[in-house]
Amino acid sequence: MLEDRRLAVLRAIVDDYVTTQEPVGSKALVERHNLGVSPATIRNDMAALEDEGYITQPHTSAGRVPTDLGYRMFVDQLSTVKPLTSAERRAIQSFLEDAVDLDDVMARTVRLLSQVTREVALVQYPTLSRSSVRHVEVVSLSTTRILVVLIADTGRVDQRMLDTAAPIDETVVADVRARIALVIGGRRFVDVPELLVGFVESFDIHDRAFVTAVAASVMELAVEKSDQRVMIGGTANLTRRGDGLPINLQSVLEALEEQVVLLKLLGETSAGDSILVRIGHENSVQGMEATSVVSTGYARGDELVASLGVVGPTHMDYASNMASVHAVAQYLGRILSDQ
Amino acid sequence: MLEDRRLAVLRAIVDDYVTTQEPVGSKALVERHNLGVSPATIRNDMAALEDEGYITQPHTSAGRVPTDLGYRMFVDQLSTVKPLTSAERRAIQSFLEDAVDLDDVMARTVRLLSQVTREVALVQYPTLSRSSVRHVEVVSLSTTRILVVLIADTGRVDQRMLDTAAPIDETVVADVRARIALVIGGRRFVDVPELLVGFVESFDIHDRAFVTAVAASVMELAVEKSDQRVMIGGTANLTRRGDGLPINLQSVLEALEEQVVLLKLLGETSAGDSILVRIGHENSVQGMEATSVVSTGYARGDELVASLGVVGPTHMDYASNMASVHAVAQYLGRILSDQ
DNA sequence: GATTGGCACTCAGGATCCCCGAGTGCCAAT
DNA sequence: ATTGGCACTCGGGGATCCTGAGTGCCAATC
Repeated sequence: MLEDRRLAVLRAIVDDYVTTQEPVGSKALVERHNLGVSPATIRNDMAALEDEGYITQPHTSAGRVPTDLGYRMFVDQLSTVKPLTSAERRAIQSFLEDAVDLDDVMARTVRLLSQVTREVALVQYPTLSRSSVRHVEVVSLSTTRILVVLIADTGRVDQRMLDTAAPIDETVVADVRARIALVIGGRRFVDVPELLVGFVESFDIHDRAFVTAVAASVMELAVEKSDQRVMIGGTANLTRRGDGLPINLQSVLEALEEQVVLLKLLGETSAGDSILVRIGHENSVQGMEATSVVSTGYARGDELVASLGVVGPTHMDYASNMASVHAVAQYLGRILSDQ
Repeated sequence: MLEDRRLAVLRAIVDDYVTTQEPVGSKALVERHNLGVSPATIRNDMAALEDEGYITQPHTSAGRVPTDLGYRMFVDQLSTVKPLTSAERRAIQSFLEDAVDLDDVMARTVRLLSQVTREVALVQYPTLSRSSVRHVEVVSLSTTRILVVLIADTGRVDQRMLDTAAPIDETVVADVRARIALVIGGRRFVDVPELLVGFVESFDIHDRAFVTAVAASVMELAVEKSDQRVMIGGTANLTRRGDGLPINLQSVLEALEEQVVLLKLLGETSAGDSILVRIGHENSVQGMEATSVVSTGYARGDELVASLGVVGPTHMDYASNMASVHAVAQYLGRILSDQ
């Protein structure tokens, strides 16, 4: 009972602070939320909450502000993901449906997510590892420059250029193309390295240098590059907040330019319906101590293929951002899977 | 003679303002640059320059600040593009050389350009129109989902997904693939639409709906999408300036998220060695009245394929940015062409 | 005619000061 | 446990002042 009210107070503080962005005091709290007790009582609770580290005051004679720990508690209490309205659902669906290729799907998703949440949106490209090789192509751009293209059954296309020391004959290229297609066509990406064992040796000794290079490229495409790409959008939303906020714009923008950092932010693709929330210091990325990340995995069919999420200040609206991220992930999965 | 000094004064004002970001007064001018005259004389010149619209004062009792027109004059006077040091050249070359595919080349170029200039960098993907079809691929991802992939001899790869109403037989797909490759393989992109005339009719009536869709996709890839992509980087540089500057970060970031705007900013690929500079209002993009763009075209072999450039505040260092843009364009061209 | 020293004038921005009011902690009463 | 009362704190906004950089103009000089 007493504990219950404490939680209610914390929730109220987070609510108010998220909307007003200003430290919230005891009096304002009882006015805006009908807590049924007097400000003095609230003050006692607040003192307790502060002792426990959930809230803090910027200075004496100011209201309280949630700490990272406070947000964490708040988020953990958030059980029910509030569903979107049917209008929103329809908007999402129709917006994503018009995409013409995978790049377009990703671009639209990023845009959608950033517009809906008004935060910075991140969408990771579908991982190759769980999907299989739909097609592999080896073409020469010039006599010494070869392009290797891998097409996944997700519609993802990856390529890699390689320059050879000596000019390569077109017939050799055709030969390699045909034989490599035979070996890895239709196979799963994870199996590619294994399948290529002994592949090089099956060629004439003169061509081995070239074939080795091609095989290496294919392997890199299949393994290394497999989930390196993250699309980002809505960075302008970082400036939206009413000015004097703790976010260091420069450092955040810098961090967001690094693919590695983005991947780190999205974290491991979380399983099932669960939505990952990392608050402030919880994501240990340099320069992003004042930002939170809300992310989740999305599936193609019934296997998770990658993550997506949003990045914003710790005082974001967790409830609706979580709902939006969840919904977009679902619809993206549906778009990728259907037909 | 008198005119000469006026120009010198304007140049000096721009120089000082670019470095200090503060209105520059007559006294400071004679001290920092050896103009050989007294502050009073400079004041007369400044008054004249103000009459002519080249400079302005933020308020009485403040120094002068260049107007867009002033920058324009300054840039037009800038005849010699100062060459990079050999160390810089080597750095650029080796940095770009390690790229593994076209995406990587673009990404590295953007990163390089933004780091060198410390501005926001834009790099447009090589236009397809002037290059030719190296390879065309039609593969089915599922029975009703087809992927069309076009590979250009620049190494650029574009794809497009299409969903068909009815399931398509694999043999039909193979047939279309073979025949379309025959028709447009090795041909120039600009000629593709013409080459495809009558293509659909050569197929069995049952398959025409599908073939039409494929042909349409190919045409879109060859024509519409041809130069739609621009890579951007270094947005964090926008925040670098010493705080209270006239740039509206939000609107600039918003504008930079629109591909269309980016293309507009880069403008027509300018011919030859010329470097395009658009100052402030000269680029008529909403929200970017306080930014300038320095851009130029880059070539593959001897034909221009696209543009690249930087975006920054009007008080940027035009001289060195122009030099950097020029140099990077040259090296990018070289990387794309050689071998 | 161009240049220059002199001089009065302007005014943004920093420093200082003051005060208000939101907010707190504590205590005694209920 | 809750509440009303009360003294205390202190950030931030407003008003005021002042300084110094910078200007325009003019008369003197080259």
